[in-house]
Amino acid sequence: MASILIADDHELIRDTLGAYLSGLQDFSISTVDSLEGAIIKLKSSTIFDLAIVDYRMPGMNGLDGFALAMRRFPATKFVLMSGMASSDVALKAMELGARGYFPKSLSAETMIGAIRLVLSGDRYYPFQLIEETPTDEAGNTFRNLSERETQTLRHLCQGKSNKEIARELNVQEVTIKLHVKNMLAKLNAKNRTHAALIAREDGFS
Amino acid sequence: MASILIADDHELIRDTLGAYLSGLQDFSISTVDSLEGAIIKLKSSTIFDLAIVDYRMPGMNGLDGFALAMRRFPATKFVLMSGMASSDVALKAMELGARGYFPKSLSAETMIGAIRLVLSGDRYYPFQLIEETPTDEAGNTFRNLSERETQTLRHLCQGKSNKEIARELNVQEVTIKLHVKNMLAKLNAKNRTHAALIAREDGFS
DNA sequence: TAGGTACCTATACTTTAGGGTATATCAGTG
DNA sequence: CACTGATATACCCTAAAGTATAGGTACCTA
Repeated sequence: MASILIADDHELIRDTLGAYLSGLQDFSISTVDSLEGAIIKLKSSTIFDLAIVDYRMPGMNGLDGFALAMRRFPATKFVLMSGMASSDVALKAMELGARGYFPKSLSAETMIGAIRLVLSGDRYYPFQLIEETPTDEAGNTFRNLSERETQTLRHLCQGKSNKEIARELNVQEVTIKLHVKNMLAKLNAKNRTHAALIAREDGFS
Repeated sequence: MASILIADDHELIRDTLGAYLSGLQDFSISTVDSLEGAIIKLKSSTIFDLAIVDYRMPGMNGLDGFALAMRRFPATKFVLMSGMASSDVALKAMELGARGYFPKSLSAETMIGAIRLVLSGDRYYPFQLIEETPTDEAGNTFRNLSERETQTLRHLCQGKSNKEIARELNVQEVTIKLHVKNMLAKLNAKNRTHAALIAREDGFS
């Protein structure tokens, strides 16, 4: 019999998720509506195996409250739950020691599997977030680049010389030099190495 | 009732895993000892929900056989199982469309969770492989570097020129050129940009 | 139709990068 | 002591990178 604490300020979610979990599996469920409430519950006599904590909730203050609670109750496995699947917050939470990240887009069945996984000692991280295309933010930095400049940068990121790039794009080397120069200006890079580093950093191709 | 096919050339694993799964959950289990055997089974009347396929097995030929089987039987969810948890093969398999990767180091309980996850439509990828520290291999590549070469590389990874690096290390530019040249050879890099990319790739600070 | 933008090429030039060879000091080691 | 490896410098040279300026095509839009 695993005891689970659900902390979410939306009553609907608290109730439905709680009812679903306690009905289907051998789970003992408690629910609270804030981080403070969670801490009070966790301090009580019951030792919770798992705490499912919503990201946007009174007292959380970003991930600070979450990290605090984790440090304070190391015997309980903490999972962060969130409405939007943002890999940024998710990864940070995992680095802080969360045992899992549940986007609310998970199906109920999948969540059961994920909960079992976490209770067994493993960690759960949605695979979609691993291969997430960073086109969103990358686009902001790189969308100023023209088509040719983008291609040039792509080759640059393989450590190729201007001559090699020129051959592959079927233009003269001088043309590539021009593209490189303009690209450096747009990326605020000091030189080609710097540009390649910036590109990699921001998840360019 | 989910039907699962286990393909592994080790009889022990086949039998114990099969018995464990069929005993604990509402699973119908079939086992085979090769990829050929798996394909014959999959062609039969039964539609398998899940196929757990060992990486090292007759007919696999790396991931080729696995990819082939997946393309041929799109209705079945394929999971790759392997003795060693190599993130390289694992990621490639996932990119090819595998629904999960099971290192044999998984606990039985965890595997149940993972199987449920996959059957529910999600994908399973061990979290350890995500944050795998590349320090092991990185050390192998970079420990050949001398102290000065290491420092040079560190500055290189900030896109600095030889002249700048020389100033910061209080030596002549020619000396830095020497370090860069030797370093390129040790890292098998074509040029400084390539070296910086390699260093970043392998987690060199 | 004029102006803007991306693209390609050319010439000319300066700076940076990279390779080769040689020399010298210093520390640790068989 | 002689050998080795790391460090440092020098000189020489070629190749690659980067800057500047200019001229041309094409396409799109106000």
